[in-house]
Amino acid sequence: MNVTLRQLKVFEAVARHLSFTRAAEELFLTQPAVSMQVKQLEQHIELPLFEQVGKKVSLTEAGREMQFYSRAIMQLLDEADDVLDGLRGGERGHLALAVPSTANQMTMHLLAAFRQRNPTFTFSIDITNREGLLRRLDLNECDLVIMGKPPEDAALESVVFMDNPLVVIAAPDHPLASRKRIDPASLKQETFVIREPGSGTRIAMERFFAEHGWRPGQGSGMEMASNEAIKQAVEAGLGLGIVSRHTLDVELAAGRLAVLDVKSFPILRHWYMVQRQGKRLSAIAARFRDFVIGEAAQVWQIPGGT
Amino acid sequence: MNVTLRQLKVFEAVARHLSFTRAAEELFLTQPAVSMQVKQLEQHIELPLFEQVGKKVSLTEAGREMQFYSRAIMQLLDEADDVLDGLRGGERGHLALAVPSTANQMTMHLLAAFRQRNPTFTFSIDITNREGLLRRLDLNECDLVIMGKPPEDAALESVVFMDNPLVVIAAPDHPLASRKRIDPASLKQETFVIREPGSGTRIAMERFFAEHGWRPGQGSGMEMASNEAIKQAVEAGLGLGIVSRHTLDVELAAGRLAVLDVKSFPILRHWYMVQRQGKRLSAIAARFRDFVIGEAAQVWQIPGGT
DNA sequence: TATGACTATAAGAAAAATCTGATAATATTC
DNA sequence: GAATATTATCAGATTTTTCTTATAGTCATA
Repeated sequence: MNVTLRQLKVFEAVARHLSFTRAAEELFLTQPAVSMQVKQLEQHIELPLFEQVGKKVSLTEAGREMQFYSRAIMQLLDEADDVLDGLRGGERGHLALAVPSTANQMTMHLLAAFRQRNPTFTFSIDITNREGLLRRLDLNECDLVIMGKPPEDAALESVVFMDNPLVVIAAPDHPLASRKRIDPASLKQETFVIREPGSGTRIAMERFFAEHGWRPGQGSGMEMASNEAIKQAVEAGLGLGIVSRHTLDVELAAGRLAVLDVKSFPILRHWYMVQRQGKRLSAIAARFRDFVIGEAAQVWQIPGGT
Repeated sequence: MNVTLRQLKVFEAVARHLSFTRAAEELFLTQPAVSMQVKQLEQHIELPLFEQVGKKVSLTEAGREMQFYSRAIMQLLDEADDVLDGLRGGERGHLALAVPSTANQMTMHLLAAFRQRNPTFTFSIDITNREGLLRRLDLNECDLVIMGKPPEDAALESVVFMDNPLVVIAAPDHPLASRKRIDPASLKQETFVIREPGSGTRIAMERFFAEHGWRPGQGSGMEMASNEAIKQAVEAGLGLGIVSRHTLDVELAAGRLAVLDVKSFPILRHWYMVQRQGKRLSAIAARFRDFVIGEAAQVWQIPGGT
């Protein structure tokens, strides 16, 4: 079938008016132009579409079928246009995010706030660790990623949008919990529950302790693949932990964990909004990015602060 | 939207292959011609359709939407073509059937008889299990489906056109083969070779035995994905089987299988002619449907009967 | 870094689609 | 039968579409 959309459009007008002349008027064409389009359509499908009874035009069986399909197709085109309109303007569309579990809670708040202004967009969130995030970016499997400072060598664009303080936590009944201004050196004796290699928190922690000349957790064997697991281990008294202050709201309020007052803590890190270099963001993704960069601080008050 | 069908067609090929070069090969075009069509489409809708990540091409969100609509439109055009085919030649046209393997033989006989009256039509048959049939219907990938009772909740139109008796089979030298009026309860001891979950025969069998308060084959571990496999397993003496009587002609004639005379067997099920609700059948499909509903019983004498 | 695989772009030729104006044909209506 | 309204047909001009060839750019990898 080598029909043209033009042919269908003109045919549909004729079928609706049951008049070539009316159709021509509607389409701002001369009548022969309309006749021609219909004739071509008839030649393509090898069937007559109209019958003439005296002065009146009526549809043949084939014409009625064709009318049905013409309308269905034009309806689809209209619908497509609507959907694309939405995508263009950024009211609609899908946002594919990837975030580390540590940033989960914050991200949810950001999304909730963003949703109030853009109620119709949809999103998917991939929660994984730092390694996973970098792979997603590399494979172009998501629009935007929230993470700690991205590696310099990767082809990425990134912007800081919020502080991310790391603190030392302990069970509330831990001897150090009541001490003030603890010297970092005195943590050397303590056991640490740590994140798996590849996690951003783990990397930051190692860097910090390397600066103080020792390696915590080495040999403790207590590696956990999630932030929640760390907190539960610490709560159970298995040792100390280092986590983002952002993830502690509930536990602190419930008195199930304590933040230690260690000197030169919190380690101040930052959250970055990251995308592939040269990535063409969809309208909705660009909007979310700008929203977060511009207004994240208002939306999500860093709980507790320093 | 001033898109062209040509643009949609070319775009769809690229989206399918995720490669401009492959699409060009498929369409017997040079690669620049393909690039150009896609570019024009992108200009019309004012949105990028593809993204390039290194050497690889992937769809943007807009691309995915467009793919959906392109396919929908082309499907409509194909359907229109089918319908018009019917009006044109009367007997020309293509019939796309899907049947379960169990109904294969019967279907072939029906098609052969139908062909005598409509010698010029062409057909394709997809043989799959019940699940597959329902998916075909859902995706509108075929005109008509022959199957057991379709689920009530699906948007389908169906008509019974023939009985489908299920019988218990055994190897001819099986102790039960010579017994008369076997009590169903005594089958409890027997091992059954059964169809995979998702098969209509399996479902019917489970329902029947559930009514008798037990579950055959549980633990036998002998699940087969085809009717032929069942028959061969039974013939080899691996156990009893339950199959449609329609599929047993050859084996019974050759004395390689025996139908057991179990009380309240055969389980009487039915074959249905099924189509999507609201599906516009091509002339040839409508004719085949009416032919089967009206005259199937004469054409295909249920072999053996009860 | 050279090569191969892939896509983008540009220029020009060929094909087709589209439209108009003039005119013919047909059927109603007065 | 004349006037009117409507569609069909034709020739020719214009525009648009479509495609190819040639060439350049980009990335991955050997």
